[in-house]
Formats: sequence, structure tokens, C-alpha cells
Amino acid sequence: MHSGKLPCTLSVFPAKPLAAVTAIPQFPENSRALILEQCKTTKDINQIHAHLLKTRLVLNPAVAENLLESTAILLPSSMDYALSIFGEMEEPDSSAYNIIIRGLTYKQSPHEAVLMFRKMLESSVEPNEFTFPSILKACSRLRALREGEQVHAHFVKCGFGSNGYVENTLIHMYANCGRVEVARRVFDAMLTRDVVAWNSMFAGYTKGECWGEVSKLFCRMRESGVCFDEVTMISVLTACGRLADLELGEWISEHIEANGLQKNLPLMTSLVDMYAKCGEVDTARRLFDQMGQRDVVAWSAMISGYSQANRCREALDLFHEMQQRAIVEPNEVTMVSVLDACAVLGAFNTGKWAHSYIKKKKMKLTVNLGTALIDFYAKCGSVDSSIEVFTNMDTKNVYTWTALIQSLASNGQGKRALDFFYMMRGKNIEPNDVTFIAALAACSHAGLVDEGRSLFFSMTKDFGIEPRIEHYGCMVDILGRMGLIEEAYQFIKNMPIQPNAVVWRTLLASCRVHKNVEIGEASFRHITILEPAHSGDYILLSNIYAVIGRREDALRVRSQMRQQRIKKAPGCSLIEIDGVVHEFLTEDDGHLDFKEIYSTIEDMMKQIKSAGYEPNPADARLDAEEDYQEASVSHHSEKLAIAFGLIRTPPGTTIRISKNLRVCTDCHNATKIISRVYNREIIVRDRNRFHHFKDGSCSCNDYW
DNA sequence: GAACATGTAG
Repeated sequence: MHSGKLPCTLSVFPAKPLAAVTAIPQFPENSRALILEQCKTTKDINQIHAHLLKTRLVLNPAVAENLLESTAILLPSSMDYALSIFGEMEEPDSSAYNIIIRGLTYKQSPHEAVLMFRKMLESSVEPNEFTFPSILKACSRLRALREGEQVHAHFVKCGFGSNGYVENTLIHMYANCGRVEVARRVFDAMLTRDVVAWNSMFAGYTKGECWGEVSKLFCRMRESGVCFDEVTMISVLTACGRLADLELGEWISEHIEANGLQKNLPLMTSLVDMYAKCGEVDTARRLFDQMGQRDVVAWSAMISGYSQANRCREALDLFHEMQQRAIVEPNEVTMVSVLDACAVLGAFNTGKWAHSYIKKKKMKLTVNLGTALIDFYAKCGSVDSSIEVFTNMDTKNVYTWTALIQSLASNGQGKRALDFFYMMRGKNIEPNDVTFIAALAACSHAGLVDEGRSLFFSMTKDFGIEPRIEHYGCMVDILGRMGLIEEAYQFIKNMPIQPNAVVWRTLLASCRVHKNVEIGEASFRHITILEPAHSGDYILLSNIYAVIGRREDALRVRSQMRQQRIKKAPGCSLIEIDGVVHEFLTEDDGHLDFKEIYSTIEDMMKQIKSAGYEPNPADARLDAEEDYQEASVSHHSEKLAIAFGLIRTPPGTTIRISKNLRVCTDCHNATKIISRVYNREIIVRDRNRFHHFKDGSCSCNDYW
């Protein structure tokens, strides 16, 4: 739009240079606004600057400041120019410093803003009430608490008293530096609080993830009679999502509708996010579809809504739609949700595509994005890629390290996982409760009992982390896997917190592997006291009897299970073939009898034959009989998924199957056979663990 | 001169 020519309003300047004038020329009153409004490019500023130099108008402080403000604040990326003008000023006053500090804070570097503030004090130029919001904002951005406190003290010392702007920025600074309680003290001490003061405090609590405090403060705000605005609602809706407080969320939703605020994009995005996080994903989608305008944040909110609700296919569908429309470009945040969906689905090729897209678009490898990539590769069994991403990351936090430790632990590299755990400690990164779950899982996979015990004690002693039920569960797993069944049993009995069914189930599974009937029976009893036993619990108990030759008992447990009509959660398998994820759901409900299992495997082999492959009948028979003896319940779908996967892919292909339920014994056996018969490497994901099948055997043999 | 929406590990 702008022609680049000098704007006609410049006629306010004299037509000729005033070389003969000795006094500093006066500047017309209204010209300040005129310059500010008209300058749109650095070239404009250049021309005006030249004119001001020629006319000596630049010697007028008001003119110079005007020029400075135009350069430092209004134009993008012209701070260097502003700094050169500032450098030419003989005695810059508070206003000139304020402009430069503000420009540096927002446009160039908050660090330089702090240095400039120091220079201001050294030059004995007194800061005024306009200086403090900018410099505090700079401290806030730098998370420089000490400097922020010094500025706060200086403000008090200057005797400005109560100033809303400064106090609001103080709240922001303290909360951003992790001192939300100090922020609250500033808030409580305020004489008058306008809506921005309340909003600053909400933002502070949001920053500190104190969602309950947001909700409580909103109640107080309504009691206080201060009217809330759109910004308030955005903070409160965010908190409602985290607290799953649908009631308050809907109350705000009605308020938005009643006041016709549906045009506010950030507000509507918060509303979509709130509904999705409260489990009302379809309501969120309806609102999303109704939005007249949708930016990358809105799209990302909806995609993550699906992803977090475990509706990963819809997450990827929506991402695809976003790509097709090509109006809004995805950003780092969008890609985090996309990768999360790929990880859950085991969509390896789609995720790899996402990674190359990130590289192609030169997206920043943020901590979150890097961590999501590590997790994605880990869940698809590609540990080397996890490590590669980790190595290429500039900044890593406790999430990043934990994701990598978990990646190695769940992919059978327990010792290496622990190496990284100790490396992390060497880098002075504090492990948290989740890190210890990953580290203990590593011990369990590597069979490191002593290491596990010492980690468990060090967690409380050295890091002050109280073990939760998950940590106790890990310890039971470590002891149980190594056959220390009695010790694991005593460990559970001595737990200071009530063991849950998961802990007992872990012990039961160990009893199955190590053929311990007594403790196995006791574990089963404990499970049934705590909750109705799962089909898997009956099968574990039945299998314990079967392996020690108590066939009658094995069948008795089986028939008990049938009598009690134990509901089995439907098995769900996802298999990725040529980049397309296929989903298979089991129809069976645990009522299968052994004949059915037998025929299922036969059916599968028939299918394979009909596709032109010639299976070895001995393999199928052997497997079916083993199943019969062990009396396992079938997951048809997995076997068929594997079979179909094999049929459609050329020999030598690596097939990835991800499951969100446990892989059952006969699926495992069938996969072993297929890997041998058809010479395929097959990777099966079972929640967080991987099973690599090759040449008829599996790399992860425990529990089978 | 102050406040606001999407995202990471179990």
C-alpha cells in the first residue's frame, strides 16, 4: 500500500534548510503524531532523519525522542537504527531511556534492556513510573528473579507508591520466575485492583499450573464485583480444562454466547480446548467447525484434543484436512500432537514423514517437539532414532531425559538406560518421580536387582521423592522377574501404602513364570478382594496350574471364569502397512473354548495358504496344541492382522504392530511361527514394551 | 507503560 515516497504530511517541515537560524527550531505541536503515523518503513525514517539533521530540528529533544520512538517501537527490526540515534543524543533523559529499554525488551533482547537500565542508573538519570513496567518485563522474560527483586526494591525506594501498571508487571515477573506466592502477596497488597490486576494474577497461577487457585480466585473476583472480561475467561477456561470442571466451563460458555463474544479467536480456542479436555471432544469439534476464523492455535487445540482423548485417527484426519486446505501452516506445537497420535497408533511411516516435514520446514526442535519425537521413535521400537534426536537437541529437560531412559528401558536396553540416568545426574538435572519409574523399569528389564533396590532407596533419601504405588509396583516386578517371589511377597506386605490390584497382578505374573503356586493363589485372592478379577488373571492362575501339571485345577479356573461371565476388554490391534494404519478389534468376549482357538489358528493358516503361501503344517499344529495345553484365550484379530500384513507385504519387510492391550500368549506364539516360516522381522508393540520376532524366536522372552 | 488461547516423559 505504501508508495515509499515521502508522505504529503511532511509539508509541516519548512521547505528550506534553516542554516542561518541559531536557536533550536520549534516543532509544531501536532507533528509528533503525524510522524508516528506516517512512518512505515526504515526508508521513511531515513528521509525524515536526514531532513531533521539538515534543518537542525533534531537538536530539539522532543523531536529526537519522537524520531526515536518511531524507530524503536513502531517499526519492526529497526532497533540498531534506534540505538544509533540514541547514541547521538548528548544527554538522553528518562523518556529516551524508556523508549530504548522498551524497544530492547520487546524487539531485540531483554538482556540488553537490563544493561541499558543499569547504564541509565549509572548516568544518574532517574527512572520514572514508565520505566518500571518495561524493565520488569525484561527481567520476567529473562527469568532473572534477582534483578527483578532489585528493580522492585528500587521502585519502592523511589517512593512512587501504588501504581497499577507496575504492580501488574511485578505480579507477572514473580509468577514467571516461579515465585507465584510472592506474586500473590503483591496482588493482595494492592489498594485498588482493576480487571488487569486480576488477569495478571490468573496468568500467574496459569504459569505455575495452579489450576485450583485460578478457579478459587475467579469465585472471589465475582464476589468482589469487578467485571471480568475476555482475557479473564481465557485463563479460567484453561483452568477448567485442566481441572475437568465442565460445570464452570459451561457457565462461561453460556456467558460467551449471551454476550455475543463468538468472534474472539483466542476465547473460542480456549473454549474448544476446555471441552476437549473435559472429555466432550464432539462438542469441541462442533464449536471448532462453527468458528468463522481458525488460526494455527485453533487447529492445534482441536488436533491435540483428539490426540489426548485417544482418538488418534481423528487427530491425524484433522491434520490431513489442515494440510489439504493449506491456509494455515502447522507449527511445532501442531507437530507434537501429530507425533503423539502416530506414537499411540504405531504409525511409523506417518511419524517419519512428520519428522522429515519438520526438517523441511526448518521448524525449531523445541524441547517439547524433541521429546515428542524421542517418544514417538521409542514407541515404534526405533531406539537408534530416539538417541539421534536426543543428541541433536540443544535444550533438554527432565521430560527429554525421562523419555530417552524409558525408550531404552522399554526396548530391552536396560543397562544403557541406566547409563543415561547417571549421565543425567552428572548434568545436574533433577530426576523426578516419573524418571524413577523409567529407571526402575530399566532395572527390571536388565535384571538388575541390587541396582533397583539402591535406586528405590536413593529416591527418597537423596531426592526427597516419596515412592508412589507405581514405584512399589516396579520393585515387585524387579524382584518377581528374577524369581525372588518370596521377597516380592514380603515387600508387598510391608508396603506403607495399600497395594492395589496392579501390584498383585505383577506378582501373579511372576508366579506364572517361576511356577509358584502358593503365592500365585494368594496374589489371585488379593486381586479378587480389591476388584473383580480380569480374564487375564484367571488365565495366569490357570496357566500356573497347567505348567506344574495340575490340569484339573487349570480347567476348574477356566470354567469359573466362564461361569462368572468375566468380561474381557476387547483386544485392539493396529497394523501399519505401506503407511496406512489398519485397526482390528476382537469380537470375542473370553467365552472361547479351546476348539475355537484351534480352529482360529487353522483358519489363519488357510488364509495364508489361499494367498499363495505354503505354511508348514507342523508349525500350526504344534502351536495349536501348545495353546490347547496352556488353555489360552485367543485374540483372533492380532493373528489375522499379522497374517494379512504378511500377505500384503513383500518378504524382508519389517511389520510393525502396535497394541494398546497386552499381547496374548497365542498371538506371541503365532508371530514366532510366522517370523520363521515367512522369514520376516516383526516388531510387536505391547503397551510400552517391544517384542522383536526373528527366525522363530522373540527377543523378549520373559512372561511368555 | 500492564493481562489472554494449542504442545513433551509413566
